[in-house]
Amino acid sequence: MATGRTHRPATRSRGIPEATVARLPLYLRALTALSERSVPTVSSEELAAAAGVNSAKLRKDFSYLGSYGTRGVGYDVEYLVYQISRELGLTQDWPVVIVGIGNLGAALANYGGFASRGFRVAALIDADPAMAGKPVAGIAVQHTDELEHIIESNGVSIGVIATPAGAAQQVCDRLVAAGVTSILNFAPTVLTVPDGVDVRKVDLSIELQILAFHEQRKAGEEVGPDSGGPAAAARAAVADDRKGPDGDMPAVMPA
Amino acid sequence: MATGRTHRPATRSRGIPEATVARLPLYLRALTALSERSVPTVSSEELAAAAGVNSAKLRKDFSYLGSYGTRGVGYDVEYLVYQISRELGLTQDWPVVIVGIGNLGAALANYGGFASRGFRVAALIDADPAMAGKPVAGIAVQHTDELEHIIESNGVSIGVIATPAGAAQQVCDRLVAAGVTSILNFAPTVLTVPDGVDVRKVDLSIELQILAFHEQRKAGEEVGPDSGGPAAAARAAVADDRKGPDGDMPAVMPA
DNA sequence: CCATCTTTGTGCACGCGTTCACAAAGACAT
DNA sequence: ATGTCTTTGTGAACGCGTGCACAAAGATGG
Repeated sequence: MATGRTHRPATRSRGIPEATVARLPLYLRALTALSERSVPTVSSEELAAAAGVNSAKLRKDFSYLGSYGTRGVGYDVEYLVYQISRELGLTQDWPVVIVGIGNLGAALANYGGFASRGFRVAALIDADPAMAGKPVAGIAVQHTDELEHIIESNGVSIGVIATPAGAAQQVCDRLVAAGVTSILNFAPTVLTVPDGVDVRKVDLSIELQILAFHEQRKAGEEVGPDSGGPAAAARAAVADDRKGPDGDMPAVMPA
Repeated sequence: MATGRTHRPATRSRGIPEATVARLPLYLRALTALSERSVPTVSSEELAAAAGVNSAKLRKDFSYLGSYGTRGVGYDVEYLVYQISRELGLTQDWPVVIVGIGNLGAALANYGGFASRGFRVAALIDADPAMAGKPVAGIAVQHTDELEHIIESNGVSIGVIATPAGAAQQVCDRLVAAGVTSILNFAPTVLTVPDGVDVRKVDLSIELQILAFHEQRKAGEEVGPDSGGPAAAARAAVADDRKGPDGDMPAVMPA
């Protein structure tokens, strides 16, 4: 998982637990794969294995959506694909804007998995005037000045921020002011948003640090628990003495 | 957050809860920013605000690490930076390999936030022979054939998978066999790994779907609860009829 | 040295999420 | 039609994580 959700401190929207919502896309992916192999039905056991979860958990998750299974048989793959898609809101089209067309922004723009899930890249936006007009993934990059116009005329409600950390909050404010109510943030900053706006954060740096923690633990403390001492502390402190808190860039952009 | 953790079903390593570990990098980032502004001490209240969490939660998190604060004053910024860095294992150097140098792999390779956190890109690996030798982010891409050699000679224990979904499990197996024990997976697949290996998954597609769910809910069911009906189901099913389950690419690569 | 004031560290209660285990439901064979 | 067998759907127990609220600790001023 990238990183945790912001806001919405466990708002169980209409009885469907957050934890369940987070797993639905996982089930959907597994079901789509089965659908392509023309598998008509799956048991909770099989599907759970494919999705990498516990079968009891899966059944309980589905029970929040309704009773879509047949006892003694399992679940109808196609029907379940539809039900989950509908529940997630993927049967409608979601125009999305990507702000900050650096290395990461470009990678996102090129991602083919958007369309198949109901997402459509409505526009690419960058603050660099030199980028304006340049085609990325077949779409001409537009300047930040046009942000509000683009959002409003396309009815965009989901925005992706892939700018440097310094620009993220400002971009966020403009997105929200223009009508965006869901934001996927790749910049290493805590975004402040008004109530009613959802923010999800993806941060590679954090993921790696969590892995490092477990890795260190697995290494079995070969080096003493206080290895390095103050010297290491100084090194750690100095290492960051170059630019912003985190290189000032999203966890995936060039320095 | 990107997506959830795999394996390690809440293994509270040495008494530090997983949830706390996941927040430590957040605190570290906020503290680093304060350190650069030469702020000597912070209260739990201030730091919590900067990190976007509850102050009680922050204090409890820190209490797992020990008593590093001074009542009536707060926490010493430099000292806390060091303690958290040490706890996360960031005072040592972590060589990392990135496998799959597509759009995303290149973006990751260019990310400057690695070095400042103790991570070092030891090698870039790609299966395409045409890529071999090409410099990306100043590092020459190496062919997959050399994977085992690279891992072993550099003592790499953390691997990043940014390959298409179809290749991910195979790459994963090879990484693990060569000695990698922590994997950050960007490919849209459930990886199977032996016990003792940690996998974390980052998946943009899933993040967007979760946002879409909340967005739909916020939209207030303007369209009827059964909008679209079977037609939409058919559309959803057909839309995916192009390639792999998810375009067969990591949530951030070009199609 | 004492009083006051700030801020930490934590005991406790509550709620969400996970898991077990089983009864109910239905398919399928005879 | 009846019995058997498979698999779902869920009640209940448990454990983790969160947040409140407060006592203890220490700084600071007189």
